[in-house]
Amino acid sequence: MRPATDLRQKVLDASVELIAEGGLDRLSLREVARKAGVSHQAPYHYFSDREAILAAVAGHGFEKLGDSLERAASRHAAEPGGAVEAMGQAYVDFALRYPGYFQAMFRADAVPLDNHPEARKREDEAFSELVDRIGEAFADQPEAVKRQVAVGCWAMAHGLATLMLEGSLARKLNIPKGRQKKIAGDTIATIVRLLGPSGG
Amino acid sequence: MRPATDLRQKVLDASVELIAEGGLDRLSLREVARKAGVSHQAPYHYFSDREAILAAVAGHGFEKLGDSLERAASRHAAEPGGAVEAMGQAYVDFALRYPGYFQAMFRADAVPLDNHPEARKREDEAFSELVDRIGEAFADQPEAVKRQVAVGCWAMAHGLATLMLEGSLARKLNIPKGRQKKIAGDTIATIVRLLGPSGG
DNA sequence: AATCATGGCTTGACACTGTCAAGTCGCAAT
DNA sequence: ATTGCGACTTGACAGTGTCAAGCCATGATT
Repeated sequence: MRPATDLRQKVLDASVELIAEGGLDRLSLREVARKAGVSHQAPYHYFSDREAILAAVAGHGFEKLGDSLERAASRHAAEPGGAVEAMGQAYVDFALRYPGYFQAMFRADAVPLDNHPEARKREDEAFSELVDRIGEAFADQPEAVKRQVAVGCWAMAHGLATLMLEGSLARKLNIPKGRQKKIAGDTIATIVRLLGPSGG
Repeated sequence: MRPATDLRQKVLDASVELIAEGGLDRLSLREVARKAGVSHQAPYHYFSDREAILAAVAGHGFEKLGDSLERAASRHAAEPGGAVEAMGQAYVDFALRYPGYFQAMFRADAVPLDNHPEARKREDEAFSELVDRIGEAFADQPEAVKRQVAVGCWAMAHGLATLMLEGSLARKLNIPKGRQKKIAGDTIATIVRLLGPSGG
């Protein structure tokens, strides 16, 4: 990459790493700068403030999530409910693999995306991918039910992801964190089956 | 309340209020102290550090949530799935009504409850109330399915709550925030019905 | 060739934060 | 009368995000 945008990328990478390590709150501009080997004000040349960095991270995260969902869905479009299940798994996988991104994406208090339309757009795309595809899998249901099922599945995936990251799920079920992913997968599979999807 | 614990309570109240207003990050010990009309170090007499305050808030929140769930469940224990639906609604209502508590309860990075066993215990009680009761409503299912449905419903409620607080749900569905609660209720009702509970 | 502008940083300062350390003051018990 | 203690206060420190200004190599303009 050109030296002009070199530091910009370094800042973003360092940010994701720091968030993943210690949570969003521990992300300090100055530590990012230190990690990148520049002065504490250097990041300001590329980002107007701390919030702008987080918004960029969030936007990038939503893009990754959207891609992930899309790949998962198209890989399992054949079996009924296959896409729904695969997307749910992908959602949870994403959260576990990229906790730094996930936090930046879903902490409206720390990162008000209203001020960052590009990131907001990526969010919209990702969620549309998810919700619309779920709707397709329940094509034989009335419109209202279709939408409610879509929202319900989305919420379940999101809930699983956050409860896993937080640790509540493993604690309540009394399982090691390593097994969380499998449990989440089984849960999604069972629920989707019970909901009785008719299409991909 | 006795003057001895007067300030303690004031600190907790002010904290909840400040979190609800500006998010967890905006909660500053010094502002809490200012709001309570004492010096910036006074809160330290009752709480060892910022984290301890948040843990106390979280603990109190889990207690309130647990009570809320219990009341909801016992009020609708008659119809099949009634308790599950009512608890889901109660979960979402709680998040919307007490966003300050909710954030303190579910931000493990900012409030590691591992260091605060009392709050942790309240969390456990609240979730047990929820998960066990859901299990009862699907008593005719095999044990594994029962647990998965319980986890799935819990996750759905939690996901709905967080997505609503974050604003994502209203945005995606293109509805005003005021209608979120109703939409969430309908979603829960539909999903529970489709899951086909056999008991309360 | 000399001047200027600009991009990409650095240095310095400010108010604010959480927290350690020490001090103050009123009151109850000895 | 003195001690001890609970309930605070005052002061200081390092760390933070951000405003303001300065530096300096490169390239364009005059």
